Amino acid sequence: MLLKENPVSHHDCEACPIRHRAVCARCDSDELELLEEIKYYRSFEAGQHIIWSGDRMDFVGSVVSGIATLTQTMEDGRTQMVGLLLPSDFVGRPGRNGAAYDVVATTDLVMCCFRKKPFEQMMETTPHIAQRLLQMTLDELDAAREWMLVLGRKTAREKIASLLAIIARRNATLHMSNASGELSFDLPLTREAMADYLGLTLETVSRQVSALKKDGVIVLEGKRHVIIPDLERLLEEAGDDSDGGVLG
Amino acid sequence: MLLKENPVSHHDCEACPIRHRAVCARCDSDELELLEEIKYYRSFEAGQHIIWSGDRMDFVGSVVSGIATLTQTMEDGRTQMVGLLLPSDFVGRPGRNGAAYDVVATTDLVMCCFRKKPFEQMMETTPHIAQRLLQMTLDELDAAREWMLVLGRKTAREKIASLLAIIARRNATLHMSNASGELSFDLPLTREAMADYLGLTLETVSRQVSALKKDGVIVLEGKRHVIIPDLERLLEEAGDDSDGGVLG
DNA sequence: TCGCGCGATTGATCTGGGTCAAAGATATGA
DNA sequence: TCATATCTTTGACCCAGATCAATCGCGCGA
Repeated sequence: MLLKENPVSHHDCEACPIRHRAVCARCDSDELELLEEIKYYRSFEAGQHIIWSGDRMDFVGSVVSGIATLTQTMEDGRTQMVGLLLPSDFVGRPGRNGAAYDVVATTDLVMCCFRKKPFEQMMETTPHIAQRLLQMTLDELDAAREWMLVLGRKTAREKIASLLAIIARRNATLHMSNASGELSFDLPLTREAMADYLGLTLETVSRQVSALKKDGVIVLEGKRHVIIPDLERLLEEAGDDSDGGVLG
Repeated sequence: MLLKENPVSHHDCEACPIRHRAVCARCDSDELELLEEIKYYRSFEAGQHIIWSGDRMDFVGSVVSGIATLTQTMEDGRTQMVGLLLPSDFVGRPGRNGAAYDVVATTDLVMCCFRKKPFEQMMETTPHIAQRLLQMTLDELDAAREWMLVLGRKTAREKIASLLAIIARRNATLHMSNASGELSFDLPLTREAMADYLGLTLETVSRQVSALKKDGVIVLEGKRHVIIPDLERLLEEAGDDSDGGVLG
């Protein structure tokens, strides 16, 4: 509704900031040319609904910049966030017409959209796209399962610490900074959004954030800027294995 | 350890009970022949660990018969089930060497395993496999996200009803029975396993099952056989949209 | 047939986080 | 500058589900 065409509509894929992380990561220049023909950019303002659950979807796409949330809502209003979309994350599901979740921009956001039909055809003919999408989907499945542990078994304090750790880590990889020592980032979520992510109330989120601050696990500059003096400490609070070692 | 070679080791793929639902669903007969060369069957007894989290994986595969659970465990012993594997479900992750979760057989179980390396090579050359796997992974991601809503926002009673509804539904599609009217099935999980799935204690599970029984939402024959006199009623108790309508 | 063991049930009590309510910060715009 | 709105914090109290503790009941092997 309030969408506006983006000034960089004909941005060159080769120069795209998410070129090597998005669904197109494995494509060669020929394949990129085909993609350019079916792509277009859309911009959204903070707070705007990008997709309504149940809506017919005529596009899929990638987040280029900004942050969005994927949420599910029950009839009585209880809502649960089921995904956090950062730059390079994929939106939409090939092979399905209806959207299953609400997608809401939490910051100003730019999406690189592909018309759904031709994108699905390309998936059949261009293995690089399906392969990359499979990889990304498997990663998301892992993230979702990690989140199930958080939701099902962690205490409120551990939940908050887990969320901060995840955001810190994703920010770190996004900005290529060193993942140890002091980290800091702007919290892209309100207390309410954090509560929806964690299966808590916003009051409990506020209390536990204050507690972590009081205990020196985090430092706040204003309400939104978070400094992590010691990542190890935060991970301990999150109840995560201290050695974040993963095989393979 | 206790594994034994299955008598039907050289079972014909064409006659396989999960032929049209598993990762090989889209393969044609030529492709099946290639798969036959890298496949082998393994049997497990109820209670046996199939995979330990952190183990090196040298195979991937499909559940042919029986039921297994995918669980995550914290150092202090808290565990959360993150997946329920029914016949035709895929096990393992191509492109990763270490297992991320424990996989445990809850009933006697038969798996159709593929040696990992050649399977990965086939994925590169045989789009039908990667395409089917993508489809299945997207379905699992949806299931995981639905589960996040259950874990994060539903009450104990709703959680139990949700679990029963999911098992009833999966059983119904598996056995091609009509999905309405009276349903019944054998609960493949102990109260403790149900608790691990739902983020509850086994006592709470027991109490809520008793409550649903007292209220006539379910009927129990023995401890494990469940009869659902009215699926609509159960779905209401689960807090699900009464019309299970999904677009596309 | 008995006794053992595991899973399930049931009861009593406790508590983490929810609920309700009231202020306190910031930002925005007239 | 003040009024309004949104987000956040903090306090008091409550309750759903956890915890601790018996007990039950059924299947199985000796």
